[in-house]
Amino acid sequence: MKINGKRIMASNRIKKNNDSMSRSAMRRQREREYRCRTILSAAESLFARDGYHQTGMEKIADKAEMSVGAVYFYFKNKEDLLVNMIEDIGDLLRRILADAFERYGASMEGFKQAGYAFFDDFCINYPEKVAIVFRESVGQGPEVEEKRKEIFDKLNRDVSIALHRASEKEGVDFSSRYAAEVITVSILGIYERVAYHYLFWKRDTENLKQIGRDAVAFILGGINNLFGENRCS
Amino acid sequence: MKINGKRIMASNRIKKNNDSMSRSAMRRQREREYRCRTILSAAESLFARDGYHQTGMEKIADKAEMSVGAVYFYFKNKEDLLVNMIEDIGDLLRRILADAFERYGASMEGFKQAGYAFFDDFCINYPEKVAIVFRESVGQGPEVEEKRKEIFDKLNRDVSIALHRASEKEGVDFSSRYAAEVITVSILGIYERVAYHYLFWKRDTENLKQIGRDAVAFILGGINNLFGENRCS
Amino acid sequence: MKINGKRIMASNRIKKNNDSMSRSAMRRQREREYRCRTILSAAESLFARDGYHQTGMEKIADKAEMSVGAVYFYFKNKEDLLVNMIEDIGDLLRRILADAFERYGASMEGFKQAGYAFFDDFCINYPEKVAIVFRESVGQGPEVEEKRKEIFDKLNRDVSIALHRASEKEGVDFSSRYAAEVITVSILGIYERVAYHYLFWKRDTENLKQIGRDAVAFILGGINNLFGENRCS
Amino acid sequence: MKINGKRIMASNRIKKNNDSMSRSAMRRQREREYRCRTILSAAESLFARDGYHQTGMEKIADKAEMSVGAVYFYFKNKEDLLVNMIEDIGDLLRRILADAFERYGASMEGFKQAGYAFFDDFCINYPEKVAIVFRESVGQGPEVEEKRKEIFDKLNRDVSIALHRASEKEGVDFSSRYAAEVITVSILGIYERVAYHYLFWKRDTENLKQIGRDAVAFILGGINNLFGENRCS
DNA sequence: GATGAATGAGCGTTCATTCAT
DNA sequence: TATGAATGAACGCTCATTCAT
Repeated sequence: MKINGKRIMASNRIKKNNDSMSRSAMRRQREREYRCRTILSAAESLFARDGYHQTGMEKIADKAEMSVGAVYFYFKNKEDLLVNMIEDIGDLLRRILADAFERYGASMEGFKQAGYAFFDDFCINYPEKVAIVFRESVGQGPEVEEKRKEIFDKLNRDVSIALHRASEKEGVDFSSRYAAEVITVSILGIYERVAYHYLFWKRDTENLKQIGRDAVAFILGGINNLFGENRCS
Repeated sequence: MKINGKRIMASNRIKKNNDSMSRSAMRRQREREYRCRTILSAAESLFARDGYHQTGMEKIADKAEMSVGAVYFYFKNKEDLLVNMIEDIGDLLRRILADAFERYGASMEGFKQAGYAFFDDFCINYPEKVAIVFRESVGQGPEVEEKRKEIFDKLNRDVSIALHRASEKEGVDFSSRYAAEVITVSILGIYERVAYHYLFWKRDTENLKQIGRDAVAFILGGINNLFGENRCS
Repeated sequence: MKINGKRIMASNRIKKNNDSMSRSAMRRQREREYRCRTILSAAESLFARDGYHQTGMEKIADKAEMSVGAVYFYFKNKEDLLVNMIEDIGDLLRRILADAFERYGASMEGFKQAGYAFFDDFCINYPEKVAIVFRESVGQGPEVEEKRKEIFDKLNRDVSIALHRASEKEGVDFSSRYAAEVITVSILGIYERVAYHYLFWKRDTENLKQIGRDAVAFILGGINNLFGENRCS
Repeated sequence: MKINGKRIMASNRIKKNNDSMSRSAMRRQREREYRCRTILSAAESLFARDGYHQTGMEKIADKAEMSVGAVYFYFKNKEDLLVNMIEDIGDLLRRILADAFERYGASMEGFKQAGYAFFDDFCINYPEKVAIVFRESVGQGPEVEEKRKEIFDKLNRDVSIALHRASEKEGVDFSSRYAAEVITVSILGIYERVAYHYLFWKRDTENLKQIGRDAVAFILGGINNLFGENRCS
């Protein structure tokens, strides 16, 4: 996202200290953020519905009730829209997972709850965001792929840390050199594909809650198995 | 794929009975198949390297050492290229998995071996095909998505059947109404994301074998867990 | 200019040997050249009339009775159109000047005749080409400037050689280290500005012949003066 | 240039009589002029470096440390910027030439000195201004072309008058009906192209002084020749 | 069957200009 | 006066697809 010709990160949109700027500057700041969000929101729903390539910049501007130029004032190009979008979605998802995890004392139970939160909170409330991160942003040029990798890396790290914190309480650690990372990647893989499968292919939102329970049970089993292997050796 | 103006399925390319056609008809048939494969192969490596949208039909024709018109003679449009491609890849993958499974008497061991085969045979030997099914064909319009769904459905069914055959020998079945399908989807999700992560993001082909072992161990653990839940109830 | 995706020089358009290609290949070749010329001709008159920046590619395609895509098939972009145009014009001008010069035995008289030819043949018959080289191609990005420099360098070299050949007959040479080049550059500067002034600003085509005579007289005087300085030392 | 919504000529910027305005009005007047000059100066260096079309209004405002709106307050549009710029440059050049000419008693020697001044003072000290008048303002729409014509007309007139005044002392005049104007145009053509050639193409600033001497020698020779023709007839 | 030149709708992007604050 | 966010028409260019030869 560009502000005054310079690109700033999505997180920078939140003003640092509000006492260092005048009343009008603050209002302008607020309006800028509002318009950014409006554009991203318009783009998000269009990308999710019609696909990234099928959505023209004019359509986005129309939906956001702005001119094309305005969109380009806030984002340097179409790809930038997608990059910012998945960055925001990544942050949201991490927050949802972290909240659920912490709420249960960073335990194995918290880990389970985070899994439930993915399906119950994230997927059910934001199916469009699911479409963006898991469908529309796939295979879209280096910039987007780079950001995707970044997001997934962060998620992996989060999961990994959570797993360690939770497992420490159980007094176990991981056997294989790769086990921890593989678990982490596998878990996200399960979340991704299960969400994709039931949201986009079966369009079965009703049972997603139960499906999520099963998926999480599967995951916990897998983890235990690797723990078990460790314990036996 | 079109032959004589009519679209035929990839599997139809193989002639039914060779005694019903003349010597020259057979030669023509052989040449047709050869050109088809040449085109798909050219497109596959270009899609994998440069991306589906970054690859023009002219580039494909160039690489296949044909004219653009020739490509359109064999495939009705660019999307059709992708559809046929992922169909072939789907078939190949199913064959690889089935072979490994059957070789060990359709048992839980066979199930494990099929997992190993995914990483050792499929991913390592055909990284470009991995790029096509798991990256380039994602989010590309209804026709492709339809075919993707079809492929994944078949794979899910294969895995499901295998799982049942293998588990029958162990004398267990699945508790939850969704458990079986969720396992199936989860397994493929793990395969997909683990392959993607280590092939495209970490570019760690060397340790893929060990990674595959871990992933499969994780999967078996997950399965056992759901079995266990079942047994307990 | 591009043929078969590869850029070829304008001079390459002329087929090297006509016995190495089939009847139909020759016809295609002829048609290609014809379309190239049609496009350049359309673009030339539009650039000359409306200006390079005021002329869109669609207008050019319209005037050439082709689609925009066709124009882009023959020329890689708008700038390429201008580059090829001024290259052709440069060649034409050199031919006109050389013909006039040689016709009079490469003497001082031939030199004078070349000057007359610039005004009588080039300016009067091709005022649009004058507009292109001396007006529309000025200040238009590095590629065009590069080609302009190339053309003027060639013209300078031609004039220089002509001057030497003619002056050898008179038994003189140039005094200052820079004199020869300065003369050369000055002569072209005179031709350029005089043509520009009377063609575009005074729109006085009628008296251009007499004007040319005066300009050439001025040039010859300048040359003699530098010669004279030489002789005196 | 606009002041209070009305466009005034660059020369009008200089206040007529300072006793007719208050202290604060004078300060405002001074600031206005300062900002005008700042903008023109910023635009000049950007046009010269990046080209007229490659330079956006925002860049100019940035360089002048103002807002885009401020630029539009002082100049009615981008073209107006260029028009004022070349007008100022034209005035400067005329002043430089006139000063040199007068300093030597409006003689043939003064004429020569004016030529030297063009290269030594104008070209060497203001290469950016050379780029503007001789490169960036060429072929840029009717308003600019009109002003260019106006400037060159004035210069031609100056040269013409100077030539007459100088030649009267030598007791000669011009033969052909067009001779005087042709000489005038030719001289400026030589100055223009020689400056362009060595400043932008050969980037040879070091020898520009000597080059100027040669160019002027060439010019004087040309003049003498036309004089001579006159004398003989 | 094979060719490759031709099509043209559609796209992403720019940028001079305006105007509410 | 000064600001800078907003406008939107216009542009250059791409590329999947067609079709005469």
